[in-house]
Amino acid sequence: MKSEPDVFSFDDLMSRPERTEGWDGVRNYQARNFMRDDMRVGDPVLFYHSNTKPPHVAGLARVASAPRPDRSALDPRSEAFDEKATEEDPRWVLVDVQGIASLERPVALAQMRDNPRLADMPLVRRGNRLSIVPVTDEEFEEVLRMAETPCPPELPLSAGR
DNA sequence: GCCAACGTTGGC
DNA sequence: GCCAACGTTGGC
Repeated sequence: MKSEPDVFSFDDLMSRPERTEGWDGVRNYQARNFMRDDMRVGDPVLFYHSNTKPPHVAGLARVASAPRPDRSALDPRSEAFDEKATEEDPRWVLVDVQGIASLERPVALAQMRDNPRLADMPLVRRGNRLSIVPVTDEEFEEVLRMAETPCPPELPLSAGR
């Protein structure tokens, strides 16, 4: 899951109550559908910092709720306001994300591009703009290795997914 | 700052 | 339903 650290960083997540925040503001249907259809509580998450130098994976997190309506779509003062959203059909969803641990060594996008094991990751594909993209267990573990970070017990990789 | 890639909008 | 114009993302 991508976030611009100037807007909301991994450290920001870690300083939230229970290290948890609703992932609001997603306004792309494909990204929304990943949250709505493919995520389960407990799924491991790579927290990626975009639009920064260098872009990198900063930390580990987990999905902490089922998908639920993103009410920022209903708030005219929100940047993520959507005039087509209604109480009956808010159109957009979010999941809660809980921070687990920062990486021993953040993994830069360029490093991931250089790693043939990660060649199939949507994240490293050219022109990819989706703010939420899937990661396989194998890719997740490879990023952990590159980050010299052991897999935290909170992230049961072989269980779900 | 540039620009490639891609999504969305709206005229037809 | 097509597609040109436009806006946004985000790496470089």
